[in-house]
This record gives sequence, structure tokens and C-alpha cells, in this order.
Amino acid sequence: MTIDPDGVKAPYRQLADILRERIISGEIQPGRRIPSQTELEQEFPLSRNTIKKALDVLKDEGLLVSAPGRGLFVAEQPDT
Amino acid sequence: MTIDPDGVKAPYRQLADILRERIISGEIQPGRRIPSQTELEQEFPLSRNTIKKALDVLKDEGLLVSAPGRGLFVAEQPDT
DNA sequence: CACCATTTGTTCGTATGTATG
DNA sequence: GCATACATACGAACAAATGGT
Repeated sequence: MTIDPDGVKAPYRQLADILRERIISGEIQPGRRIPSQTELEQEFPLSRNTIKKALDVLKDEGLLVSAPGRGLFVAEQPDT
Repeated sequence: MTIDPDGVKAPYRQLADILRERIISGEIQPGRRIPSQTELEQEFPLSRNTIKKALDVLKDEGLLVSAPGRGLFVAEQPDT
């Protein structure tokens, strides 16, 4: 998956969609850490601020839990 | 204080007036940090751009000094 | 204990595009 | 055309937490 800067959806929403898919599909297991913002910055042509904005979306959705100093982890219980 | 979107004065000018009053009245002491643009965004129904525009007015007036990465501070010497 | 690298969080500065009156 | 307002994006700097040396 790649980001289209000229797509209808804003890049940060596109990235959120990509990462959400990786989580829901099970590509990244619950409790596992996802790539750091710096690593995502290398994988996608976006600034760290934009990366973080996408991650904030997923945190709001309850898919990710942050651990400052350690990283971002896939939530254990996305549903209840 | 609140912002009136339909007021005679543009919202960013209204906000500048409100914040100027807080500074001149001493509600926010010289050298002290003012609420971040994000916090002001929560307090007032304006976009960050508009918030910033109001703050730029106060910076131009010499009431505020910016410290990138830290915040905006009330100037020590509003006058000279 | 000190030091440092990594990582997330926060903040301001600047710029572009879009929309409205 | 201009002023105003919002959404988005990138850059930079600083802070705090963590973990290793």
C-alpha cells in the first residue's frame, strides 16, 4: 500500500486505513508493538506529525494503546 | 468571554481582545506561558489558524513572545 | 548513580488548498 | 480581488518516559 498525496482522502486518513487493515487482518497481533513513528516515516513519504495524526486516529478508535518511551501497541481488546 | 462569529469584529480580533485583556489585567503574569494554541482551540470555537492569527496580533503588539517547542509567553516588558 | 539512545508527546512556525462573503 | 476561516501537511525544537550501558 502506498499513499497518494493527491487522493480524495487526506494522506493521514489513508495511512490510518492502511494500518487499521494490518491490525484487523491480524498482520499485527494484539499486544504486539507496531513500527515506531520514525520507522513509519521511512516506510511512508509523510512527516512524523502526519504519521502521528494517523496513529491518533487509531488510538481514538481503541485499536492502539500508547506507551511513551516504549512504543505503540495493538490493543488487546478492540471490542468489548 | 465568548466569540461571536456574527459580530462586527472578526473572530480573530475578538480573541485578540480577550487575550489582551487577560494579559493587561494581570490574569496572566509576565514571563508566564499562555495556554497553547491547542488549548485555546478547545476553549474557543475557532480553528488553530484563527487562534494563531489572534496570537500574531498580540506578538506584533509586543505583548507575547514565542518560544518554538515550548510555547508563547507574556512579554516581560510590554512597553519600552 | 550518570549517561545516552529510542520513542512518544507537545508545541510553534510555515505553507498550501479550499470555501465563503 | 480581498479578507476571513478551516483542513491539511511539513519542519523544527523541546519535553518526558523508558531502557540499556
